[in-house]
Amino acid sequence: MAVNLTHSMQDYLKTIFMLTADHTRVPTTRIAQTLNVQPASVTSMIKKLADCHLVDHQSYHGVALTESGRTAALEMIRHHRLLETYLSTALGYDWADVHEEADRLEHYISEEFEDRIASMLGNPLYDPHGDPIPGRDGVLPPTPWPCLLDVPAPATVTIRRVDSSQRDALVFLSSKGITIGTTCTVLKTASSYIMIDVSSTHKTVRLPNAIVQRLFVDQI
Amino acid sequence: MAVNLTHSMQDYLKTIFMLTADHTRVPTTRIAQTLNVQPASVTSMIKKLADCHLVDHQSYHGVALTESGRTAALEMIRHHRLLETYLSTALGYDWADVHEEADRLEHYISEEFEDRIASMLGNPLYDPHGDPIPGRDGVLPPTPWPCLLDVPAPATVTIRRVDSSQRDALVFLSSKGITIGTTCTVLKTASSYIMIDVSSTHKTVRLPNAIVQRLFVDQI
DNA sequence: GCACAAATTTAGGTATCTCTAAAACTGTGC
DNA sequence: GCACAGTTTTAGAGATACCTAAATTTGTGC
Ligand SMILES: [Mn+2]
Ligand SMILES: [Mn+2]
Ligand SMILES: [Mn+2]
Ligand SMILES: [Mn+2]
Repeated sequence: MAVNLTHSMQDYLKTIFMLTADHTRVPTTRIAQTLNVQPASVTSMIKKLADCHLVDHQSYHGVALTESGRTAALEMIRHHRLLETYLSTALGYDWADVHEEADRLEHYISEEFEDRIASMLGNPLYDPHGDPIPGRDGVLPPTPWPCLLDVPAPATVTIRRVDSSQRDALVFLSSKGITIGTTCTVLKTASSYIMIDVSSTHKTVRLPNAIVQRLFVDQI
Repeated sequence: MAVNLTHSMQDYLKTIFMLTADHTRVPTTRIAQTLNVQPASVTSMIKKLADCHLVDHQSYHGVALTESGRTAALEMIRHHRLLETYLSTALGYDWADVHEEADRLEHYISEEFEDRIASMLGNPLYDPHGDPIPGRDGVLPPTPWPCLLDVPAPATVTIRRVDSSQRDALVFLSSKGITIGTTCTVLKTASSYIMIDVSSTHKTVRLPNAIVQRLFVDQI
């Protein structure tokens, strides 16, 4: 029903999509925490989204996206991840800085802009953090990589994806020469950290579990 | 006083800057026409801008920018024209399509984005329509070119600037192979049109006065 | 000077998105 | 079953940026 989504509606839809990756309903409070607003504000926005048939709201029992809500969320995620890729590849942004810029611009670029940066980038499937970029058709490329935490030493792996939600982790990793595509050898697995050898720098790096649990890898 | 300018405040400041190029005060109604809002809306926004010391408002006698209002307006114009240049040069937009996209994005790019596209473009002084791009210091490059309407035939000229306010004119000109930097020879000056030879295409084009008055040229 | 039309401002209202405080609901623990 | 803590919704209000309609002011034409 609703054709024009406001900046806020788009942010709510994107957040609900992220929080329902496990296919369950998401409670009001989770959305409030994620968006840094009060639960009462979430309730009123949810009501608005439900009126537009973008979410299914069962009072006191959380919310889930409808098909059209999911489509709108994926459209925004496509904008976000294409922008992150473009900022990184074409404008030389650090992978720790792309999120903030993309999170604003995603709401304001046109479909023409989207198409142009996508084709300029060769229609990429993954963003600078290895997150999958939905196609124009809303299909998400696969992300089959296991967490590095679950890979026993010794092993040689290629970094495919990093949980980008903690800026500190991104800064730490790039300072050690570790990014998407980097190949490493796991030398030792301890209970609170692992030791790896970064093949491009030939340096040995100690990765605390807080970092290891954020890395997803291809085993080779 | 005001540190954070809203999208709307920025649009009003930009508009007031444009409408006071002649260094006079601008009346409420002109601003209302330009921004497609009601005069009453202009009055209340002007009040807000005056509270922030961005404009000088004398009740019933129009408005002018203060020094800090002018600085804010130029900052927005720099964003706009850098974006137009970037969209045109880096993303292949037609010069008729850059305005709409830039007019939205100008409010949402960061200073880092501004700096990166500026240096990527080699710190350009003019946008795709020949409009001057203010420097980070707020200085506008010169635009000394006379209107083609005032150049008597015969003459050979280079197009330096186009009044980009009418999209139709931009579409017409590019369809004839005429853009910034194009060299033409004025063959004949009539009262309602001129005939020119476009050197790059070796074609003769009839330009109605409605177009001629929008072109500014270097005489060679 | 003064009437009068045009421009401008004031007054009051709508829509969006947020907040705080109070009320209502839910489900667990006994 | 029922109290009670935690969650969620409702109620009411503030900020922003518009609107329409009703004053108010201005300056020109006589
Ligand atoms: Mn966002
Ligand atoms: Mn990302
Ligand atoms: Mn604008
Ligand atoms: Mn321009």
